[in-house]
Amino acid sequence: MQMKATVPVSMASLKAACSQCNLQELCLPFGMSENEIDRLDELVGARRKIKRQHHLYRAGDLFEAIYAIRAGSFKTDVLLEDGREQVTGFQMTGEIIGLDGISTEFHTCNAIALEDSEVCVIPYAKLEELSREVEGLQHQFHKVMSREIVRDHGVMMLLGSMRAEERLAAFLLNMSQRFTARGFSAAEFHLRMTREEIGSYLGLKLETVSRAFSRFQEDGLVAVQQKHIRILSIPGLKKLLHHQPAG
Amino acid sequence: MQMKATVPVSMASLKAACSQCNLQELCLPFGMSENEIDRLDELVGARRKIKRQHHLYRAGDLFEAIYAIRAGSFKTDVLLEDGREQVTGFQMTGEIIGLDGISTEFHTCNAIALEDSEVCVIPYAKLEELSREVEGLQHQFHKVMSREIVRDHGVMMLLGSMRAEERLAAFLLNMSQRFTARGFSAAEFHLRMTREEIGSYLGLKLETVSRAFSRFQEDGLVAVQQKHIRILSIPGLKKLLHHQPAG
DNA sequence: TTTTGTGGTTGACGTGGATCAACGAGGCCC
DNA sequence: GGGCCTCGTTGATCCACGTCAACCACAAAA
Repeated sequence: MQMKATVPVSMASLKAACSQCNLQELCLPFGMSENEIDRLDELVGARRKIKRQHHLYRAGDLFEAIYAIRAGSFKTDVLLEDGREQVTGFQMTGEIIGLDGISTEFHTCNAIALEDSEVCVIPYAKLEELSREVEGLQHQFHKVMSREIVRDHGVMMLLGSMRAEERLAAFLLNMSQRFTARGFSAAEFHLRMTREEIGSYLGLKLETVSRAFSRFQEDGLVAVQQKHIRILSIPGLKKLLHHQPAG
Repeated sequence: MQMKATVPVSMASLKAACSQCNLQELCLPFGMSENEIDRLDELVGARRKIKRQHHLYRAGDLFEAIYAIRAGSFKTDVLLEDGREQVTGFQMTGEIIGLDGISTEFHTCNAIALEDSEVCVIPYAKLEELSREVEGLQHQFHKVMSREIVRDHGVMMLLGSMRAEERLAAFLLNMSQRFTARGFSAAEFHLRMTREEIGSYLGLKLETVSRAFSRFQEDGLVAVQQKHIRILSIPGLKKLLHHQPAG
């Protein structure tokens, strides 16, 4: 671990994250363009296929490499002592996974494929060298580091004050944004995770997630058919985010 | 900012924080002994007095120094765009304040004195040099850095699932622990913050905090008289923490 | 074909905590 | 002293979400 904590973080991005305080800011997509992925792939050349429901890595594994997702998607979770599973994030095609161990030698989460997937393996030892060659990679790091900062007690608590529909709206907008980053339509996509996984991620029960989806549908904000989502009104969803408690 | 992210963090402490997931772990006290403070004071010599309700620093201020609290106590908060104030932490005599900007050049919180206080000013430029001389200081850093790691999405969400009484119990135990670290009785102390500030910190309303105190009193766990707290049963409070949702 | 299992939707109900409101105690200033 | 302000306590009410349960769609297996 030779990284310095000297990553320049703009005050603007920090303030945006701190004051807006919605999930969207907390799950900054750190996606790479197809070109960047290909360039990485070319430089490294080591690929790995992971079948649906199989682990890419486990909590406690030594932190030796990061992975650029070439195809498929993953979830990261922690297993709690009482047996519950807490989903900590979703990673999509074109994004980088494995950075959760950025400050320690060991992974702190399990990473599990949501569908058959393929990653490009970037050994940690090669990272610094690669950072110089691949401009995008350095950029990803900045984003991830700045995400670290946002993880503040205050933000935690504000999350707690978000209603179910606010959380789901933030989640959908975040997903939409991340699909867009990959050149897909922002309006229509397939979720690869179950309602239960979304719920675990958002701190809600699966029924609550389902109901929120139904309400969005009633209100004409999205068209939902199981995992297939079509967003009908982005402004409508955004409006939900700024719904302030009376205070 | 020359710090490296190479701070050695024990897997044990990480696991403890991740799996136990209670507020106590999230607000690790990073207190120093009186000797350590005195030693620092001697080495640096710059003191500053802050009157009650006055700022030690504000969000956006350049991050130039950290402060060892010689007397008094502080809260740190962020002001949200809608005018609400979110308390992000409390700092007591013997603890270090100013590290919230550890990864950036600017403070991200306001620091406000809860009572007339005095701090020992440690310019950031002197920090590295001092770290070599004052063993305790390095130790504080490790703790603070490891606290950073705990700020994980998963932990956030778990916090959201804690009941009001769990949160308050965690808070009281944490306070007790921090008082003990300073040589005071763990069982009896004065809180310097209002119910509203506690509530903001814990993500609860002041009435809920008050009611939780009352219930603790009824149940013989603590004796409460306004800000004066006497803890009658530490095991009783701890039992509340492990209260699991049915799941 | 039936059976079994997984994932999604919807309804009924209970409850924790937010909200609104009243009231009491102590500190401060005129 | 009386008025004002802040802080704490307590009661009544409301509502969002968790919980329990029924039911459906779909897929894989027998």
